[in-house]
Amino acid sequence: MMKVMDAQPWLDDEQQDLWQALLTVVIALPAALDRQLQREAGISNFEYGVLARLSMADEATMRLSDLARVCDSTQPRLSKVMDRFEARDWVARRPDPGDGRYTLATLTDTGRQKLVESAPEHVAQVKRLVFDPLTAAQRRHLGTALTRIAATVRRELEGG
Amino acid sequence: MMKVMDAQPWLDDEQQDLWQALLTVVIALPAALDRQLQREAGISNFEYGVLARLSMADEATMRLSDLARVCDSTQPRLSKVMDRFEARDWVARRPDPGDGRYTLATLTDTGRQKLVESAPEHVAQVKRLVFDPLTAAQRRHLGTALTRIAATVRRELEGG
DNA sequence: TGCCTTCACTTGCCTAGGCAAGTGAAAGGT
DNA sequence: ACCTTTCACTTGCCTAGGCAAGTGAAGGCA
Repeated sequence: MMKVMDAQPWLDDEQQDLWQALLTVVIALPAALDRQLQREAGISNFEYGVLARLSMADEATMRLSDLARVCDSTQPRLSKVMDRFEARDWVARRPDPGDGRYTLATLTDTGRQKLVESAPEHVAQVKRLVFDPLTAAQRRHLGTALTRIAATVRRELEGG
Repeated sequence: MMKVMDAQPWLDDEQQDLWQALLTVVIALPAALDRQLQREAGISNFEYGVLARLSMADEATMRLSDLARVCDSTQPRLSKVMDRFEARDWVARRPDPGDGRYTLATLTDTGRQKLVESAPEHVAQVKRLVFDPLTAAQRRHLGTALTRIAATVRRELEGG
């Protein structure tokens, strides 16, 4: 199958299949989600996630560094997303009164409205692409495995 | 008039957890792989995949359109990757003698050498982040679920 | 044969995002 | 009190990649 890998077989065939499927999912799934959201709502999958996370927070407000962490974002990336959001009046930024180094971001009513109106199509897409193809047992197993991998990857990015 | 939430119910708690884990994996895993490969080999995870796929092909040669499909790439994206690879003499492009519309890409010896020398670290990283956290049974289940999702996403991107 | 359509691929234009350097606020040491 | 260090965040510079338009080859049909 894979010539280089045959010469130095670090991954067996079963691992190869899993790896290929995972590669397709990490490359093609965001692309599919981005396309749908861009077309319907003019935002990316990542931006949707930021809006969703903020909307879940108490008072719809979070420190940027916390938001970056839960969104698996670097700080510069989130900073620029916030620039765009602020320009559209979807979020407001203000210094944390308790510690001037932090910045608090709050979802505005306009921002929440944007999220609510783009949610149905997006959630439907997620269900169609991720949940519908699986049985209930497969979903459970998938959740277990992905949670473990996610934790490992998070440690990697924070530590490295 | 039906309410939005009735038409498109939100995800339940179990689905939320799965979805969050998948989001983290889809966003953070490529980032972690890119960082390692960029640092060690000066290429991206996607570029590594292209080299690997080409190396597996018969005569290390493929039509660009076929290569794009198996790499889950758009044609412009692959076209630009090939520009970079050709500039470094990792691949050679030539028109398909059987049909002048196609372009054949062949991995050069230099290109294969680049792949072989960057493979060990990369594979080790993949094992560490994806395989090591899982039991054998979990790997099997993960492979099954991801394969189903991957097929669905592929259909989505080709059809839509 | 000539023309129109349909491919496969490339190019141009624009935005997103990574990294490294810069700014400004707090904490620690003396 | 001062200076240094360590934060949280932003800015600048550069490259990757998406989309839409452009190029050139092959097939279809008169």
